Amino acid sequence: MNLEAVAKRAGVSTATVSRVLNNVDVVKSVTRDRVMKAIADLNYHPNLHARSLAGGKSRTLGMILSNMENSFFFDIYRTLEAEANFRGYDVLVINTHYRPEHLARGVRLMIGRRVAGLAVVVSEMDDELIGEIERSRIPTVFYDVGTPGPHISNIRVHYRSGIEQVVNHLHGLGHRRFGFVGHHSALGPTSERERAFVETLAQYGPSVGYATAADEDRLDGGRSAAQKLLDSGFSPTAIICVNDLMAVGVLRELRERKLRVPEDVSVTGFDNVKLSEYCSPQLTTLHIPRDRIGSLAAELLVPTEGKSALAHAEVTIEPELVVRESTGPAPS
Amino acid sequence: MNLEAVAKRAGVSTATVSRVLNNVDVVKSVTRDRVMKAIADLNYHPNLHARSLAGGKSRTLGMILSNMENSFFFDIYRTLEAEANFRGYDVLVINTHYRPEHLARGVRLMIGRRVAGLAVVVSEMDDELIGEIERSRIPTVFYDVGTPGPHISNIRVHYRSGIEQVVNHLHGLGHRRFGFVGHHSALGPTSERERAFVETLAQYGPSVGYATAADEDRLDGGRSAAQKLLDSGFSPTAIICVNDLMAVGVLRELRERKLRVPEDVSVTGFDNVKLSEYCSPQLTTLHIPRDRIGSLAAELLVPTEGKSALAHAEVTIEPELVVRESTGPAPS
DNA sequence: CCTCTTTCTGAAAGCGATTACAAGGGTTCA
DNA sequence: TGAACCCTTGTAATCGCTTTCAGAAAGAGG
Repeated sequence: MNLEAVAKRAGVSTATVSRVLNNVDVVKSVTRDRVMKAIADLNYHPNLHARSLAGGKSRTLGMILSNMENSFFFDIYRTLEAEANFRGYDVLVINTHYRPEHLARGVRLMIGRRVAGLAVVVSEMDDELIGEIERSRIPTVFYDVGTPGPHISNIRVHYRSGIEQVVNHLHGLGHRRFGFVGHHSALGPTSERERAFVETLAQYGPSVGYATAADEDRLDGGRSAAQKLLDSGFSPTAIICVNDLMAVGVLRELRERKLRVPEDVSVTGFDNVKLSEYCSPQLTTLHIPRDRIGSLAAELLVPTEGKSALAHAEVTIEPELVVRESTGPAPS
Repeated sequence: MNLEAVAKRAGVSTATVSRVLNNVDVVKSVTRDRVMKAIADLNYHPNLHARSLAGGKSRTLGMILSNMENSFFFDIYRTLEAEANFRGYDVLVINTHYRPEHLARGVRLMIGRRVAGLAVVVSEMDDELIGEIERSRIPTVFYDVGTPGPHISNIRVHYRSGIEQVVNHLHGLGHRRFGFVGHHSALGPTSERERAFVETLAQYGPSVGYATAADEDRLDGGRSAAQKLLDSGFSPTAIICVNDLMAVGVLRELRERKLRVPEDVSVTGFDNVKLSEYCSPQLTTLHIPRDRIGSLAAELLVPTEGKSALAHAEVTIEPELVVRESTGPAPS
């Protein structure tokens, strides 16, 4: 079932059918109708591979993210997709599940598909792969990783500032023993968050102590990280989590242990995902404007009228502390 | 950057490069090395469009789902993808956000990409579109919608049974005034769930009453549906939700109104998503084996050694009641 | 009725791979 | 030494579409 079959049935050439399909408006309307009828009759669907091969362009954006289960990523994807659709593009998502081999596969898939632009929102990323993307010349937006380059834009979050806000908030409430719950991710932002955490605490001198634990970026992971933390003997009065999803996992573990939040232990999240308002108690967290990130990415990737896809830009986003129910004065 | 460039640099023909890329093992190893080097030097990535055009096959599965934000869908996707990868396929996801136009676009995209198989897990679906898929000859698995056909398989959930279990459970606890929270979805399973709900209640005679409310399939939607329900004057002692996500939204609204769950109001979910264990109180819900659905779909779609993709099969899944904390005796 | 534009349509050359078929170069063996 | 093979590599057709360029059809004007 191809163009030729349609052409034959409509009694025209393949060129004309192609023009009809692409809304090139030079086709006489009677011819167009005939072609449309043939298309419908044959239940014809153009082969998109052939199309983008012949056309050379793809009107498809790629997006690679770590974990669609965490609505932080989903929210970015959602707005990116909406913006892309609005501009006549569609988007291809790939989930790495934080696995480097999936990331590499994903990148190659995207390059192989010759996407018109690529958004990479992952926490694991080695330099070799960044180089590969860079050499592919595909306009790319990295979130939180990667170095700026000719076709590359960067959107970063000022984590340190976020962590400082949350630590200051808690320290002000009298907390001195902190726990940090992160997820596995050898390098990059997570450890940056952890580093920021450790260094910020250091400013308060020896009177404050801390412990850390890591697990997978899931509800279960948050829970089991909390278990490790609490079973370690060190008993924190405040637990700072790398994101809201894991924080909700932590909340559950505390509930099971009959530890009250925030009376016995304070808990904080990061991202300000919807769930953080729906859990009980509602999470104190840091707001990251995911819709802004998504639409920014779309803007950078899709050539707006006239100008081609924006070369490189760098944007840094400042997290905002949102205080809710999960933090309170340290127990005396 | 194409095969020819690589071929030239390696001093061989495009055929040989292609053979190297496809692991056809007739290539002499010294030649292979030369080619590999050229590939690396040039940062060459094969054009997948050209490849699948020439090859005729695609080793890509498509999946269309309503709402990736609801982890019910995500969980199915996750296992489908894992199984597909295992078999050497990758999967393309499309999110319809419950919008018929997105569904239609998605279906056409999948057909246009000539996916090797298609899994459709959505609650909105008109017959015309089903026909379109059917005529495309692409092996397809529908979840909960669609009629069996030559290339079509169906996986269904026995909703009525699920609803009956939950209603019986609640009725046994003394509840007589029920609320039902669903999401918008003109036809299909949702309304089937609602119908099942209404008809099941009818069996108990006039002593039981009910009201329904619908909103979007999100935490917010659950909350605002609960608002409508509670503001309507009818005050249910039990609220049955179409799924866990919305149920968590309902829990929040009840909490805001200082209604205790389950002392004042009982709440149930559907799906037994991870979140249902992590919210407070933990949800009584119906378990749907999403991993089984995902791997079943993969099995049906990917031609296993020898046999081609399974023609048509029909599987019905029985939900299982999981009683947790959110249901209890009706207030007296 | 004929010529000149203006529209519309068709023929054919790619796009970048795969793959059937053919051919070249070594070995082996009589 | 030459025939018969095997192993490797190359040639060229093909996949289904887009697009340029040129030619046919249709109006316009005299």
